[in-house]
Amino acid sequence: MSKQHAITELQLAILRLLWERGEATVADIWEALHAERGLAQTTLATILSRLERRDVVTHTTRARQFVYRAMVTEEEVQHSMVSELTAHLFEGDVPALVNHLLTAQDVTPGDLARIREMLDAANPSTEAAK
Amino acid sequence: MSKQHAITELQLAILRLLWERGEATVADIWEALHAERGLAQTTLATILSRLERRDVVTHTTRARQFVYRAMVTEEEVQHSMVSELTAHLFEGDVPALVNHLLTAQDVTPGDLARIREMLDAANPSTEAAK
DNA sequence: GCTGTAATTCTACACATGTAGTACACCCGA
DNA sequence: TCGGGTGTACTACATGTGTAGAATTACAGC
Repeated sequence: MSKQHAITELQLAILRLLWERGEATVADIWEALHAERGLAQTTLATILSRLERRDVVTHTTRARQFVYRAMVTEEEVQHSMVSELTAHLFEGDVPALVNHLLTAQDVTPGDLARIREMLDAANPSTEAAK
Repeated sequence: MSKQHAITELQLAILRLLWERGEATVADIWEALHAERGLAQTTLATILSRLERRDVVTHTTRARQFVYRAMVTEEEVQHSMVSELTAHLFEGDVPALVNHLLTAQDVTPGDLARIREMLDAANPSTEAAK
């Protein structure tokens, strides 16, 4: 069911690192984030242990350090967050979201072409249906 | 600049009512939401006044009651929330989000057709570029 | 065996949110 | 004029998050 929502921006930044690297220590994460955000290592350690309490990450101990790993995949998080957004902000209307993306967002022609390819790949049958 | 983000689900539900109706009293909102959520009127009043503090809504007084109106449009909120999601979850890659929507979400063939139309409308020049 | 060092854990605080009871203000009718 | 309603404001509390210092623990080297 995966009921661990509401992943915040900071938590997401940490998760992204874990997804990219497979695993990371608090020191690793601090290394990667402190230039941008200037957080103390203990701050990150706190966040990580709270995420662990929620089963979003786990850790093993190696050489006296905690090595964290994500327990949720990027796809799972994307899915749950996008679903939530679609449901709450667009009443579940996916095309409305896409429309919003195509018009209000900064989409380059290249993006449009890529999206078109995806569409064709997703459902070739409607390709020439116009 | 509009930096009042992080609009939560409850707040959004209230805003949706305001967007739909143009204006509403606490009683109106309670009427609409209490069956689903069972919230006290004072709860809603609290939320509304907090939203007002953040300039998300305003009110005028009419017949002894506060009549609330949204100060932000649905489009503004959609835009800021979608942008944020795109930035944090997809590193700003709009096509990646669209791809996610097309594959992981429940998209009907009808949705796909609608999306295709939007695409054509958004940028007819690439229409036959394949 | 001690001790220094590096890591984690504990504790703490401010702020936002959801939640709602209680207090207060004020208009209308008797 | 004196309630009684009705609606808002105030107060309160639990929980989650960001933030980080202080305390603790435990290995490693001497």
